[in-house]
Amino acid sequence: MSHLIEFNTTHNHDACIHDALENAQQICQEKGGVLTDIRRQVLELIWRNHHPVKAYDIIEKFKPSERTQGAAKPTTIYRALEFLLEKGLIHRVESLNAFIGCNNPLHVHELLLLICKKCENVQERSAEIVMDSVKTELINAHFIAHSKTIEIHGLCENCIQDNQVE
Amino acid sequence: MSHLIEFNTTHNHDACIHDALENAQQICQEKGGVLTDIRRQVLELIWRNHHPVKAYDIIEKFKPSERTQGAAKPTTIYRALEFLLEKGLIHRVESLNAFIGCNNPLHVHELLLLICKKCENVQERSAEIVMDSVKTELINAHFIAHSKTIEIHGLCENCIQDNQVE
DNA sequence: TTTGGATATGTTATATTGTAACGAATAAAA
DNA sequence: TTTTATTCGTTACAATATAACATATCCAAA
Repeated sequence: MSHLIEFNTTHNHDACIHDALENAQQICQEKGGVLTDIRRQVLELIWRNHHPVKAYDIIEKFKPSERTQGAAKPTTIYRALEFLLEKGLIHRVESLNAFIGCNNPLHVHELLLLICKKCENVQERSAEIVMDSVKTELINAHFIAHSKTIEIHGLCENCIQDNQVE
Repeated sequence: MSHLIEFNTTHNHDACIHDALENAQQICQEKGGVLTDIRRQVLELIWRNHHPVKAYDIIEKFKPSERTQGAAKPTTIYRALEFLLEKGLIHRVESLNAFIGCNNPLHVHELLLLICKKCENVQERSAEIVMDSVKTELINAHFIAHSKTIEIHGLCENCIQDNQVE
């Protein structure tokens, strides 16, 4: 169960968000970026749950501060997203044009995203077995990878059970 | 080398397109669709090379016929794309919002796309090793997959060599 | 202390990608 | 021939993302 995020009653999401923001601070110091108000707010909005969040949802929900009176404009949010992506604090879900928080930004990792069609939760798994086999395949193909996207859509454990009950 | 598409001088792309369109006819009959003029033209445009093709590039290049005077409109093209995707004749490249021809539409397959950043060619590989390990991972995760996206960006064999020469 | 460079943000406009909704044409089936 | 399903045309718009340029802020070097 080490990799498995529990989305049911056992998951304390307040702690989860809290950890994510703590980590973010630390990582920005390490990697040399500044976690500004805007960037932190965007990160918080993404971490509200484990669903993929669309850029324009963030734009809508973004709370204007003293400085930024009125709603945030796309450029502002996309810039923050770009920063967070660079620092590894969030992932882009290519197949949904959306973003999710990264569970493990301290470790460089290539990951596998399990995206539940029903509850919309996304599980992030480091999946060494898969990555090893990808490496083998890339060697066979004489291909040098710069980035990898592995996204699986389907039903998560909880929603499979729910389906059977219905 | 069975899976490897040769993009250099040995690749006869005319034959490649020809095969793809022949297959398309056959598959439409088998699967019960009709390969109309529009759909075939879209498929041809996608097969002009092994690069991912954007929907709006197709829209621009689309040749108006007697019936369709004037350029094709987005709806027309997206409908054709939807059809071709359903029949497995093309793939959507999620990380590029683009489309490529499927090399092997007769076999149901989950695949791995190797996308070269330099020459833009996309290699499609069935990669059973990878798919097996994904299956294992999904069992561990108690996750039922409906669709899988594996896209790798990097440098293909030819372009690696070119880089070294420069 | 000031100046100069790097970084971050504001602002306006626009580019790109993708759908909804509804009606007409066509073709296959009853 | 009438019905039915599929395909296509048309208009309008929604959703996603970037370009270009102006300001502001901060920190360090002169």
